[in-house]
Amino acid sequence: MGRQLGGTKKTLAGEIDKLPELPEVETIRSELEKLIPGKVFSCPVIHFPGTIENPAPEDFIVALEGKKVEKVTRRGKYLFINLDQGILVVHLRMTGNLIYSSDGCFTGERFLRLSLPFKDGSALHYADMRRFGRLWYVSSEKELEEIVLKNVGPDIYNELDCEEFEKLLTKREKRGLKALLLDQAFAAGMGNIYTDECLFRCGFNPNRQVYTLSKDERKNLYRSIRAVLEDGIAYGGTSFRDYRNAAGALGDFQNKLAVYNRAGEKCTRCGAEIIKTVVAGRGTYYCPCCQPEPGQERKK
DNA sequence: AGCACCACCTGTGGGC
DNA sequence: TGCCCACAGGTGGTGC
Repeated sequence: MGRQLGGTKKTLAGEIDKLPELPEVETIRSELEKLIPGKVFSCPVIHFPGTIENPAPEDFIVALEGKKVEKVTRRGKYLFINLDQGILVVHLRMTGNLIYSSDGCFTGERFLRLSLPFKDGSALHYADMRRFGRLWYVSSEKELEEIVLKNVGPDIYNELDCEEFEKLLTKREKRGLKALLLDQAFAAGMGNIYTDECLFRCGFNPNRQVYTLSKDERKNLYRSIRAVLEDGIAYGGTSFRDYRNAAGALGDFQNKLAVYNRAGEKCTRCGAEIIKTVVAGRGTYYCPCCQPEPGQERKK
């Protein structure tokens, strides 16, 4: 086969399923925002109790029933369905999938973990092959911070300007760039794929440490993060498909990837061979020429 | 403080 | 052909 598409595979009912990083979660958020505000939850059906992180599954059911959706928001990869009382939180982790169904039906039974029907007959279904994803119900903003977002920093796309970003960097001068960008406590939203793409765009080796970056390079890092996320949002999943009308245009950011999953292929900028290593415990792709090892920057 | 490593899961790809 | 195992990545926990 050709190169494995970045985190893309066919799953339920032949739909394309992308790994949910910030742009995918943002896409889901903006589509859900058009679909569910004003709807009232009826009784949830839990197919796999481990999916419910808080409160206990039986209390989750009681808490959600009768609550009305007001808006859909996000921080990093956490999706918030704000209710007239409390907040429903969703984290898709690796293989989670939220599926809206206007008639409430869902036929891909295999990985269905939770069904959230609305009183009007439509429903939101949560499917998750690997069961890593989690949902929470919290009764207040205070609980949200204490129970869910205790170790989650500001949203790297919506809640940080360049100045604030640089200020956060000064508190992490000793950290490696890739490990830092993946650290959701530093700033929330970057995943493995977008981190590699971002570091390629600014030409920084994943192992380079913050303190080696000049003022200009820090601004460049910020700009590259924004650019790669903007591109991801622009290309990633242009449609949150109604399960009964799975006809939306499909996002195509995989084909824009410059380094991720391209080990052995030629760098699009210089033609050198893309390398794969492990950094911060993750498969890491970079161009050894465009992103020279720390200390070798001048040998370009 | 910062990082390595593991666990949680399950489908897939490559090696033999 | 078919079995086996390493691997994939987000988060949280442990331990150095």
